[in-house]
Amino acid sequence: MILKNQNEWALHCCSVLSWVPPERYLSTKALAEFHDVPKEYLSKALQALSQAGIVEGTLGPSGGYRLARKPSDITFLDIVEAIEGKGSTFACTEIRKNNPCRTAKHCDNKPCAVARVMWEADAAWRNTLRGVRLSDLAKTLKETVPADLLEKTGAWVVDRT
Amino acid sequence: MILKNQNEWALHCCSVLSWVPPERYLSTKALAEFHDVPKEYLSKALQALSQAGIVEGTLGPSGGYRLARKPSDITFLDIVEAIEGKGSTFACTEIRKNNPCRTAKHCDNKPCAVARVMWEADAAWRNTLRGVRLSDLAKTLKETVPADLLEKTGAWVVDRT
DNA sequence: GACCCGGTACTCGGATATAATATGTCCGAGTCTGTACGG
DNA sequence: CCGTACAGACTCGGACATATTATATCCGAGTACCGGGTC
Repeated sequence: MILKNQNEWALHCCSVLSWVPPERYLSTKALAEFHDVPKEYLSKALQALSQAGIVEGTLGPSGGYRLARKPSDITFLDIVEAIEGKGSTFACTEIRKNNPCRTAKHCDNKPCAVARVMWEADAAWRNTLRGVRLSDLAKTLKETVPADLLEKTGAWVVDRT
Repeated sequence: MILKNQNEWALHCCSVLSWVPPERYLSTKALAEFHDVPKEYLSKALQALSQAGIVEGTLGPSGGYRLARKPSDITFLDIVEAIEGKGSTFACTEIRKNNPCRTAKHCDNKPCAVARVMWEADAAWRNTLRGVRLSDLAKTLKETVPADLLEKTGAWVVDRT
């Protein structure tokens, strides 16, 4: 079990999109070139983000995507759930019901104890992701990435909006 | 991204195996019958548990599996990692290196900021699983499952060891 | 000169192939247990 | 009665199908820009 790499792409793309000036757009083509990933497939990830209301796109020349909300209003969980879906990572198939010792009168008033633990772990994972916003990521990058690289990258992006 | 259902099977099987008296074994066939899952495929999950040192098996008649350690020494994480592997659920492919603005002199002294967040979430998930032991599960079951069903199930298991 | 209009180039979005993985099945080699046979 | 050889049952490991998912690609529909024509 491993997350799709579209998650990585989507997260990095959102990070890049936070450089886009207001009222402008950055095309899928530019994002694909920047990350060196197939443009057509990356498009699917961006579509998912668009449907989730995280980014918004427009058509025609000078079209593309931009963030639909402020970076401080977008969490990692928003992005990951747009790609992976909101469903739990653990699917309980209720195999406890197959216990041959059970009779009809044994009803399940409580969810399966095993599933409860797995769901709790899932919730912990999501809570961590919910606690990090895109604005936090930008701050971290500012602290760890060389200033000249950040500046050049920003210029590169603005140049293509 | 969703966990394999072998996780569910393995967890439930370990729970059942905690009923097995010392020095006895419960066969894959019995476990498969109990949960109504394909014996051959369940066998793969049990093999994984065996390789991880969580259960131990023996050959021949009256062979099968039993827990290799005390239920209080087996965590949910042990079982899940036996099935899913110990690797992180997030694979960083370092797409930041493809940034066309980068030059050779830009070295990465720190791991990718995006990956760090994802790994932190992964760690939170694992920590939750590490915090629940098989003995805790048994206790929960004793509180939520009707006493007569527990008793009958225990007898069913002992009957087949 | 200003406005309108249509063609063109570019975009997104969904539909369609291919690769990888999870799921499920099957079989042979090795090993232990219990039984039958022979001493 | 005791020891030994054999048959059966079970595990283990690998090889082999199938279903589902992830990855990658393609094509059509729609829209904004640009140039030319008109008032």
